Amino acid sequence: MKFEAITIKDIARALKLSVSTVSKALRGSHEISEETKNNVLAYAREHNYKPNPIAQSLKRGRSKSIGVIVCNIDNNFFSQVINGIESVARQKDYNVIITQSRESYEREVANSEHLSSRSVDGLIISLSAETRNVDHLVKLHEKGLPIVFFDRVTDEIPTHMVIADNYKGAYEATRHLLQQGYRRIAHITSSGSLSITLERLEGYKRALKDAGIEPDPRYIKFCQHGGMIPEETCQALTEVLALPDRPDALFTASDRLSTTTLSLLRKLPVAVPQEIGLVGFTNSISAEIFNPSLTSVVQPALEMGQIVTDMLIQLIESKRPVTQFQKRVLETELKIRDSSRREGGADGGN
Amino acid sequence: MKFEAITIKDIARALKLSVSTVSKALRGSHEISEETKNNVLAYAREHNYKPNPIAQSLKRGRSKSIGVIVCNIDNNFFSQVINGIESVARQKDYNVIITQSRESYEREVANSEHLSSRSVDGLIISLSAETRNVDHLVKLHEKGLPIVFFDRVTDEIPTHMVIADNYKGAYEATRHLLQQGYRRIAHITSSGSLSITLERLEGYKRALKDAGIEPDPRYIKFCQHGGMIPEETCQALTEVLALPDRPDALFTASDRLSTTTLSLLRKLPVAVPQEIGLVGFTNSISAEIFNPSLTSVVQPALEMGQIVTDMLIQLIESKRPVTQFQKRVLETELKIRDSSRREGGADGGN
DNA sequence: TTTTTTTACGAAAACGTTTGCGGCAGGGGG
DNA sequence: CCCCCTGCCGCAAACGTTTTCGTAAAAAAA
Repeated sequence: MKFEAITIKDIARALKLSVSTVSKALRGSHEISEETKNNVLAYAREHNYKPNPIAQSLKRGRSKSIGVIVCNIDNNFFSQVINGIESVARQKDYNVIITQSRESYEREVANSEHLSSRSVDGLIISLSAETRNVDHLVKLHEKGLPIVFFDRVTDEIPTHMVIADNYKGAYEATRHLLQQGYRRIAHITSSGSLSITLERLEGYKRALKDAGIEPDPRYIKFCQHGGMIPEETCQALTEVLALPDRPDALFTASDRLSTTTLSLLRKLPVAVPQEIGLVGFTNSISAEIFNPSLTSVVQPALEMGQIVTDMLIQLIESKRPVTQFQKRVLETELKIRDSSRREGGADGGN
Repeated sequence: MKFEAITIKDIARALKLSVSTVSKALRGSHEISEETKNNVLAYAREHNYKPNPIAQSLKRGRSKSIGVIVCNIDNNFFSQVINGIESVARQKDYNVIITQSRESYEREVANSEHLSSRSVDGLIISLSAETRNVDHLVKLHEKGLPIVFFDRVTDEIPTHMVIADNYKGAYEATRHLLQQGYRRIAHITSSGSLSITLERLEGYKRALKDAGIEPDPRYIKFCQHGGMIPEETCQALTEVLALPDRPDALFTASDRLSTTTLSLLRKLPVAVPQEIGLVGFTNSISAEIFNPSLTSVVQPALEMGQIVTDMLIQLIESKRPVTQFQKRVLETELKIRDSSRREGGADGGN
């Protein structure tokens, strides 16, 4: 099967012009007479001429496409970010190629190399939970491939990045739990090698200290695979619940971790928020119909995608090497719902 | 900023060979001596040569990429399908370009044209709720672009397609509600122009008839925008609840419709499943932590994506025109949870 | 009129590949 | 000794564009 399209050559032949003339006419060059231009344009429109983007890419050395690597697409946070990326990219006529690392370092490396060899003009990436080493990205970056980061970032590559104010978000989440009267607040989080993990951990610790509570390392559980493996989350939860001083609240640091934890708590069963209060990081639009509805730190995911894409395109289209890099920090929002309402009971129904 | 890669020319120059020799050596041609081949391969590996896919595309007339149009990426059903698409595509070395119609006919048309002009080798599409006319796709298909459908399909284009057994899924869902003792079962569904809507509607009606109940058109509400506009769902729900014979159960026909409905019912509030039973179509992995946990028809989304991609690639790579088309129908699974358990009360906690 | 400038277009190279074909060796058969 | 075949390689065209440069003819200036 072949998909045949009309080319500049066809137009040239039909109008008895040269290819170069047609090309120039199509691009509105001043060195072509109005009459010829009109003829060409009319013929092109009539026959629905579309320039072959592959030929253009080859010629220009740019593909007008950008690669995206996220850990998972079926996660509201990332799909919302992608919505943002797509909207800006489309508007500036870039294609978006999406790949998933699934929190695997190996897949992240493979994807980044594959994308660069597919000649994307730039890369938007949020690191995988397994990633401890960004040499694969450094190498591409040094070869001249523009790269920008969002959410899970690294300082090892000098470039633009966008993150949420994870420190503040975590601080507010923890403080909220404290204000509700919870005291033994455990923290279930992602891999310790992730920037977001450290920032959220700091916010959590600071809030505890500000309330006169010394953070207890036994209350802090890392999940190396960021929740991709349910068993891991299950084990972390089991361990923390088995502690002599069983926590009376949990602060979970990522989307999947939060939903998995809630699910596990229900199965045990542990009453939320009575026995244990819960606050998560999540952008799930369904958080309010969870049982109980989930108090959560929500990130401006769409905006994050838009900003990071703007940054990348700026890098791509910049004439001269960019040396000033910005790190945008976006505000989060704490949505207070039932899972952390101690005196609550406002839970509708049954 | 430029991203410079090594080319065949560079290898040729370094090894004092011609480009054609290098090219043939790289592809293992028999007309090149073993020695030369080894030299070239060694040099290529050493300098990390990667063929420029854009040049290859131009030469071969194929881009090794496939376009996908879904209504929404932040919807577990579609993101799971995309997971399936991506896994097969990657394995066969195709790129995937994802676009969203957001249930808009206009965006669907624009996206399909944009993708074809970006010279994808084929198209995977699930129609938007607004789409009543598929001329834009017929046109592309007639020009030779391979197209396959999943989920929301059309008979107007002779090609492969994959769907779930919507009729049976809806039948079982409705029968389940009947078995639970519900009698006045309303149906909130998508646009009537969608294949899935009609099939699910038929299953719903048949189940009612088999139970000796005549379907009541007032109990059937269509949402033209497929739930993209919350107000629309809200109005449908309000109308159906205001009926003199208020329904005692709801069967919602799509992912977003189901979550929105559950959310609205909780706000009113209406007790689920006591006052009103609810069964939805959804692939949300969080359905079991909804309040109440949501009984749902779940589709084999991942498998659907894999199969449809296999079909497309088969079409793309087929030497001779394909004339035999298949329509795969996949089984759904009814996950029974609390939202439809009449004598239930097994709802954890509070 | 001659010279210069302007206008309008064409020729050709280039982007990185692939591929049909032609050619030059050397070896074997006649 | 000649011819042909085979093995190995290079030339050149092609994919569809863009862009530089050259060059006619027409218009303006001399």
